[in-house]
Amino acid sequence: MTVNKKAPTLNDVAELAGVSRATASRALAGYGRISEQTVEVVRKAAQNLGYRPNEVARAMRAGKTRTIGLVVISDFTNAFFDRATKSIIDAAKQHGYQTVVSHTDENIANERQAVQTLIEKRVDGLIVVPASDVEHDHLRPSRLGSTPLVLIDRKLEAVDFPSVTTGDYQGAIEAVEFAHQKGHRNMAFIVSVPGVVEATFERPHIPISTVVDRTNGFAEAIKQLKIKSQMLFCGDSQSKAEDAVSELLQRPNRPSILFTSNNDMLLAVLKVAGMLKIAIGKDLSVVSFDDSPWAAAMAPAITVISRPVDELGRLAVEMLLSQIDGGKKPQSKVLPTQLISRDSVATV
Amino acid sequence: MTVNKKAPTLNDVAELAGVSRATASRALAGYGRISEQTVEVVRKAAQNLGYRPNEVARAMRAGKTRTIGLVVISDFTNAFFDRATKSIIDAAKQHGYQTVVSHTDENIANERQAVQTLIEKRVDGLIVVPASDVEHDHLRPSRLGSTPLVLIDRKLEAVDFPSVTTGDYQGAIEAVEFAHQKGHRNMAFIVSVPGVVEATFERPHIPISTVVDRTNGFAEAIKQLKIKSQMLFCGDSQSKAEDAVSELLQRPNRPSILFTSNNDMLLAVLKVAGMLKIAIGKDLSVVSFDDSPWAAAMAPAITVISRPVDELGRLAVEMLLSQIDGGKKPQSKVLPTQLISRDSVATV
DNA sequence: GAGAAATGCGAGAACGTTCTCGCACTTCTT
DNA sequence: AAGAAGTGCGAGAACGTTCTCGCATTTCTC
Repeated sequence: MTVNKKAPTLNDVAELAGVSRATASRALAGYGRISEQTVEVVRKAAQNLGYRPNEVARAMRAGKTRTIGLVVISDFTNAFFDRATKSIIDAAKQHGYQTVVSHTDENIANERQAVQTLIEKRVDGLIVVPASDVEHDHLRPSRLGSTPLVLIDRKLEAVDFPSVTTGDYQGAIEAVEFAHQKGHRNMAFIVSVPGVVEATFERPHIPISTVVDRTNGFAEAIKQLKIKSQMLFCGDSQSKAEDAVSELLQRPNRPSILFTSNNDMLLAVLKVAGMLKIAIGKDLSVVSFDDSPWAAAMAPAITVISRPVDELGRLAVEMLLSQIDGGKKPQSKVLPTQLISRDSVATV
Repeated sequence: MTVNKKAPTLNDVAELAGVSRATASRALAGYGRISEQTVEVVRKAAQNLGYRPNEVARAMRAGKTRTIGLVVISDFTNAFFDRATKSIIDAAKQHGYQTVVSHTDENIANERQAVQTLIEKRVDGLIVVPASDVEHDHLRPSRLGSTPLVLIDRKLEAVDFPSVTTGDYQGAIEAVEFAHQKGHRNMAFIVSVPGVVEATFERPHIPISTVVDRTNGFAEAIKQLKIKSQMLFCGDSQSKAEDAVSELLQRPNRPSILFTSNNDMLLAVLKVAGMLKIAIGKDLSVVSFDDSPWAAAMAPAITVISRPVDELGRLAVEMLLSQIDGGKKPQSKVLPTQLISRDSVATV
């Protein structure tokens, strides 16, 4: 058995079936006027040749690639975006769309290039997790042409795109109130902020709306409850974050509970607590944004502010497809977070 | 500012620049004989129109899409494949290729359909994590045409594709020997096998070469050392796995150490141990296949058999591209595992 | 039984590139 | 000064589809 170097085309099928290209196309795609017999003959011919339609040619002719582009960050520790990626790919497939994925690593230059490449590839739409709310010239309509775009996880005030986000402001408030009810009166929020180099208690510019919401919610709840609190802003270096947390935990009047803005920071806290022999759920309480299977299975299991990641991905795809098909711009959507109480918060 | 409904084409650029399409193409792509002046004029015209080359048309003409397809499983708990996915996407991008991702969820019908769709999309090559070593008719050369394919993580004996895998047989042996040196004489291996429904000590058919290697390595090492051991085969249900592990751990003569074949099983063990108040690293030792950030950060940190996932992905891309460009079939490669000793193995 | 309507199909254009020719014009060679 | 060599560019084909016409031929209608 020899492997054909050239894939058979519709012309080959038509020739073998003894009909024209147009007829072969009609027979296989099942449109227009055509007799049952011819359909059968053509189908057989296609079968014999092992014909597979060429989607590239089809896309060119139709002006639609049935492909969407996803521009996202992928963080080894934080499963949130991998999970979102999966739900987007699967939801898109459900609707007959394939997904091309590009990673930015929170880097605006990568994001710019990814968007550019995907537009050249003529994807029918884009789903983007924007790396920064200050640089987004590559997301101007003139750059995108008519390619619709949906933002997820983070919104951008300056540009008018539909987005799917989560209610992190409210989520942070609920978490603080929950801790307050448990008797905690000295809290700290360990916040991960891309771009920050040295960990600091001074609030830096935060380029991500999600993190802004979380810190604002935290601050607001603290203000209402009139209790002691701190915010520690950590950067991209995990080890520096650990050092800063370690220093914080060794202070005389250390917080009784730590909130962490993502799973990276949670792991930093767990690691440091382990080294300092501080027992989580007893000597120190922890609540983290974003759930994960290991947070649930650990002993003690970690209390989390869970976000509906599957629904977020699914909704983003639906909003994008509605723009692709209908052309109308859908409403942005905010999904509620959910506090899942487990064993990492002690009653004091 | 109005948004152009139609993206400008090379023809529009040529017209504005007052040259022919051919000349415009030469100017922008930078090939053939062309004057500096013309290049400048054309470039300006393209700039003014906001021209973006149409990759679909280019792909059609060239017969190359500069796109590869990835058919993979994505498991929420087990970060291994998400990590591999990231390294593949990034390595492909490095070489100027985009990646279309499709998830199979270990389901052979999904795999079949994904391969089919990707071939119709005319990807230049495929990287596949095969769901089963018994069903792979969709991977016959006649189905694939001339599309090269590289297998990762799992090899398939019956078909002749280059693969990148890890030395899990040896990895399992090393882990058992390590445990033996630590004094363990009663071991069990908790193995996850897709398709199994009820957890069982009877060895089922295992459709995944990786898992076969691990169990064979475990069995071989046990045989050499002449010690007591069991293998517990769990299926897709996490809760049934937990029940079975729970039952095993409550037996009178329970194992002093548990090996787990992936992170799902590790979490099952951790959860059950937590419920039974069995202290990991003291009352019970654990070693798992595949490293993860949380396994390293937990207290106690988990000893793992780590596999070089980034290198695996990178190599797979390189092997695929060498086939796409050169046409020659590369040698399969087996990457070594590495035992990372942490705190979850007690000395007895 | 003759015009009208319906049916089945082929010819050819179109999508936006790239690339091969070949033509006209310039510059070199002796 | 006349042929050779070189330069810049345009015409047109090709990639593999889909889709619009229009032309025969058949079937319907009264």
